[in-house]
Amino acid sequence: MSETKCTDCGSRNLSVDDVRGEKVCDDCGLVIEETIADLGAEWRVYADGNDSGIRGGEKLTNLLHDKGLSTTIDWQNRDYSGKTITANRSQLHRMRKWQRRARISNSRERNLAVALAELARLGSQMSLPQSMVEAGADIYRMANEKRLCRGRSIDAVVASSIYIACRLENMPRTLDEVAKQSRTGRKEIGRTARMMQRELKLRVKVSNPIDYNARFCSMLQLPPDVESKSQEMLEELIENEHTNGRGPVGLCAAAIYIASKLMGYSRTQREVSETAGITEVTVRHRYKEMLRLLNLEEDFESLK
DNA sequence: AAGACGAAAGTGGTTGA
DNA sequence: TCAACAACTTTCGTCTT
Repeated sequence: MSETKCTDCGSRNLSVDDVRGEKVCDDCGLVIEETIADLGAEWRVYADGNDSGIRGGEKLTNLLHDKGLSTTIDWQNRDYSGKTITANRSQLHRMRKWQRRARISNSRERNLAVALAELARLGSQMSLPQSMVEAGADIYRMANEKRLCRGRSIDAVVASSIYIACRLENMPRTLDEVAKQSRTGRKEIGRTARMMQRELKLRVKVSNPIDYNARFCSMLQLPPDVESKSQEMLEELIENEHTNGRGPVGLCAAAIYIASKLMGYSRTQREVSETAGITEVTVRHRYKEMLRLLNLEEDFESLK
């Protein structure tokens, strides 16, 4: 496993790149070992500059309502070394009780605990990356701070947090996709999300149609050349500012519809509109318009 | 029969007076 | 705050392949 000589040129001048996790030969550049463990200290860098190399504890997470920082008192009456604690039982019982109360202390904390569970559920149902769920948790926390949950269902605020997080991270999901996994409806999520953006002063840009392209193409089982063709068309439209005021989902759907025909993997308006979560009528409007703007009418006609 | 088409009426959000 | 407006949806009858 751990070589001391380069297997190619035999040189003993090997060095380890901690960041990339590779052992590399200095003379010929051959990578001898990949994905080796980082043997350096586990640093947690503190804002006050205390990076003295203390081994870090558990990674901080936003997904537990106290960010995973609290301690629990175990039910077994033992101390850290396993010895039985001699203090009387009722005293321990009291300690546990207060510990619990301190942890989930007030209604807001309790609300957070429920919300984060729902957030995790939604995240996994939608198979979102962990980072996205964490981002959603951040947004939910901000909303909770500002008491925006008042008079709204937790589910709606959670779903909106996810929706906004996806947009901010440039991996937009449609309202329908979120609503499908949530217990609330599309309208409610849309309304709540808009309110949250306003109240939290989040600058959420109109999503870029291209961000939907890869996902829709794969949902429609279209090959890469259709995907790149569609992307190409979208880029040109954006370049010429023909996308202003148009729904990004509709634009993307239309581009895919055209690309699928041009490249010989024809999909129907129905199939495309369904995966994009819009109506056929909108696909029709957009794609007609798009053919005109890109001067593709003849190309498209000649397919028949 | 399936797919494409487009008219007409309705919805919800934005904008500007 | 309200009306005008643009995008989008729903519904439905018709045409094309």
